Amino acid sequence: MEGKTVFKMTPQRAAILEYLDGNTSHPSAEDIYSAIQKKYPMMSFATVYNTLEALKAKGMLWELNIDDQRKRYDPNTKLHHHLICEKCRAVVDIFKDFDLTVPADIAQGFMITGKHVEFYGLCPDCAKNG
Amino acid sequence: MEGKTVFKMTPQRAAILEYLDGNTSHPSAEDIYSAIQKKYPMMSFATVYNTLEALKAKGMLWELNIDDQRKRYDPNTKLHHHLICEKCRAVVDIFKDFDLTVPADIAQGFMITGKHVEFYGLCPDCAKNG
DNA sequence: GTTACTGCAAAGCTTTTGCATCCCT
DNA sequence: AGGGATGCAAAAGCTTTGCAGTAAC
Repeated sequence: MEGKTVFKMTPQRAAILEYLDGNTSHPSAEDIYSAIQKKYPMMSFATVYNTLEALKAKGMLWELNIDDQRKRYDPNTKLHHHLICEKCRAVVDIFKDFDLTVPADIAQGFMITGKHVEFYGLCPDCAKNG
Repeated sequence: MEGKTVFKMTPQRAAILEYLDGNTSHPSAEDIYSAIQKKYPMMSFATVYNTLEALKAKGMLWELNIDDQRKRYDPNTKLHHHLICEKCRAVVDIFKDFDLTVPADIAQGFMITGKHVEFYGLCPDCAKNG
């Protein structure tokens, strides 16, 4: 009656899914749009955002707030963390389950559902060139 | 000769600093602007952003990417982490130094300069009411 | 006296939305 | 057939910028 809706597969969505599958570049909506537009010129931003929203709602996609400028998307929804280059904004996955707990006095009454570790630094290229 | 510029104190900046001092609400630029405008109607957004930028450059302020919608600012620049309510976006500080290291194979050549842990969940109020 | 800061308004970007049409299922 | 999805374009937010005037040092 409510909440659940069907996810209709369309050529546009298939293209987005194909682009995201196994993609570890943590693309922005713009990245996704322009990558797909090369192959499928008939593709609008509204569709990209619509699809990302639908995938997010189904838990098939993470929306990352690791970039100052724009949202980035991660098709890998297995628990993992990130290492971010502060210069070029490259993002590297870290698959390691850090054992972290919130101090009890702070956790009081808070229902904790997730965690995410961000490491910042300079990637090899940026460390070398700047 | 380059880079370093003076930080001129102005009434507007004093008001912003006063508002931020000891503030743990992790306000957005809008929050800061409207709070200060009550006392000092002559205050523009440009000045808020200008001042935040200057403080950030001096390392007196953190810009946080913990909110989907807008940047949040934290006047406490001692290493700490955050617990974020996914519903009302409240942010609680966690002063604990988690001992975290990036797996060696990933850290290769990366110059790591910082880390930040985010815990997600529902704050007591939101857990209760919805 | 310099140099930086201020306010205003316009512009820039990213993201969202309204709507008529289209097409999966 | 019907409920989603699409494309387009406009709008909405947040943040940045240009500029002339002003004030801190």
